[in-house]
Amino acid sequence: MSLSIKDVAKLAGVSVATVSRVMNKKVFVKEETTKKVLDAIEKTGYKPNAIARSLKVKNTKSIGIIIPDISSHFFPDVVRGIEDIANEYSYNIILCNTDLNREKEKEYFDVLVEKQVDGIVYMSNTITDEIADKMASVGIEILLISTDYKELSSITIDNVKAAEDAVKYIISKGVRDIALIGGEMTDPNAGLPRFNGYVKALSEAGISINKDYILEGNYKYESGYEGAKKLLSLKQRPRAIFAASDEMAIGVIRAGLESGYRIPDELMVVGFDDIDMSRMVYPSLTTISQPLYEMGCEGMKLLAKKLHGEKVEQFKIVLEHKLIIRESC
Amino acid sequence: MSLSIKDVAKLAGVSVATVSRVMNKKVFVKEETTKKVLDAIEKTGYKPNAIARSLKVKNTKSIGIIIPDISSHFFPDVVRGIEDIANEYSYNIILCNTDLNREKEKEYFDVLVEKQVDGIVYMSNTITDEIADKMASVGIEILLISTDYKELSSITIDNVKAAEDAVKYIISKGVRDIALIGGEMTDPNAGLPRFNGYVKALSEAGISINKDYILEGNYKYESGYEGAKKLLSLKQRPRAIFAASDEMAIGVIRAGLESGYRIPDELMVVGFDDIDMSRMVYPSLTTISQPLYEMGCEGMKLLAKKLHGEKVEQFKIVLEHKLIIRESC
DNA sequence: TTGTAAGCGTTATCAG
DNA sequence: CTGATAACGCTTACAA
Repeated sequence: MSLSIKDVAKLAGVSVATVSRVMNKKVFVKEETTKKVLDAIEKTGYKPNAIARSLKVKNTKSIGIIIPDISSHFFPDVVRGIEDIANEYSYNIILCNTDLNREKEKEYFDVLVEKQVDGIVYMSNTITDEIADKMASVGIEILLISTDYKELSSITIDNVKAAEDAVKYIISKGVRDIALIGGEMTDPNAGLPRFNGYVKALSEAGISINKDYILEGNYKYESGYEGAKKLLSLKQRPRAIFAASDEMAIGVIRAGLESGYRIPDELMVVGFDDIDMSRMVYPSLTTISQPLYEMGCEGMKLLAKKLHGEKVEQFKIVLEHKLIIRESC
Repeated sequence: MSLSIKDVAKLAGVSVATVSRVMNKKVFVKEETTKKVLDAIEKTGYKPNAIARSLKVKNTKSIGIIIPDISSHFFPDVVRGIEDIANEYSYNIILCNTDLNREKEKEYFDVLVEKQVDGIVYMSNTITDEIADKMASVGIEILLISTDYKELSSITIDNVKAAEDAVKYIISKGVRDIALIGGEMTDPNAGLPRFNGYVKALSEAGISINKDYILEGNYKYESGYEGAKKLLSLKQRPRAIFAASDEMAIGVIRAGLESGYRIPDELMVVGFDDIDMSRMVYPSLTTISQPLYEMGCEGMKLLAKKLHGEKVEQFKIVLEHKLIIRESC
């Protein structure tokens, strides 16, 4: 069936060492010999066995990606960014979906270690000490995206500032009754900081916080829809709603439209993420753009550098967010 | 650094063979010995090297997925389906994005072969004889999703029937001026059959084909939007538009709304795919549901079975589509 | 029930 | 410049 370096060596009339040498072109081989070998490879259609190679050289040119769920709107773009750069550096990616399940996470982590991946990109749960220890104990390079932990490399955005920017923009439109449909307060990566940014913007504008205007969602469409229904039925309804995710914001838009409000004239809505969908809905969504693709790229670049033993000055990178003004506010 | 089976053997006071045996539990090992070994593993935190194992047993428990682009709305769900089942069978997935680029496709294919994946799920370009030969020449199991080729295993839906169902539904609403924004006619997987289904439904209803009502798109939002603008400016505009993808249909909705048409009262629109977004837009999209997740699952199940040497009676599976009636028609 | 040893397909060291 | 050959870490006859 599949043939090995031996077969090529035999056909070319040289030793296996020589075949290996021409393939890896680190050592000089006489032109004539090279040609013989190349011919033999061509003729046989030989493909080197990367597994055997990995066993010897102790790297696999594979990196693992641990995410909650590739079907969530957030991840495909960043995975794509990772993959593009990984490909440039000749790495392949092994994709793992954890559903935020600690058990699955641990299992995948173990498998990745056993499969000897060169590095892991992690953007699942928030990191616990236990996980961190585990990561440290195996000698694998780790990169965090959208989360952070002590001395580990990470790519993030400034969520406080981003939320603040969003709310300040709304305020600049002359609106003061601004509600928030946030993430879970127990989520230190996005839920909490975005809430803080909201509070900060309001405070700085001298607007007092209205408890009734603050709801907790789970980033999903439905929770935005439900939240907005609730908000809109308040005696004193908000004139603008800031949602901590685009999906929720799109739920808000529907709730508003269903209730007969014109957007943005009677109800402004601002989202967060700038997922693909946000430019397609009608009215299109004003939102905070997280540079998803770029986060993947920068993350993988950083990882690749560390893998190649390059000194990296900055191993905690905070990328710029951007306010994208569309029709909804 | 990372320790090997030898270290465990030494600590447990047994041979490496014994350690291997307790780990793979295919051969019986005395309970007492087993315990010693397990203790040693526990104590050292030993993790077997899957690469070394693979080299010996000649399988990697990895399968490659070749797709155009994980950021396209179509793929995350099916990839998720594949991964879920793969995980059940203890496979990991290596994700490859080709952008429909033949060159990249070939490169990835080679790498996957070199990395000795046990199987490949392919849903990129349409298969050419050249690719098919390549696939056949290496001994790797191939599974096609959303495309088909001779004797290769495949998971598809009946695109002709699906498009026909969509258009018949529109007709059943009493509308006869139905336009199509289709895929490329050169795309035998989706573009052509959906066009055929459209024609078939019209013909069977005795409606004559109006050339002006047939446009070619590229499945993307923009091409739906542009197409609809064109259609809507016809002297005799269509009363319904069937788009061969949800993204295009969502573009159609915006174009319609922008032009002041009420949907569905003045303009009906039906999409294709039932991507996540289609239930979130307003008005929500009536569409043909492709069982994306299920396609991934069924595909991976089929692949796993073949990999395990099980006889599979059916290696060309056609999954059921479904008309999902929402607000747009 | 367990140990010895021969590979799996490469790379890398060491001679020549 | 090239050929032998010893690893890499594991599994699996074959013996014991």
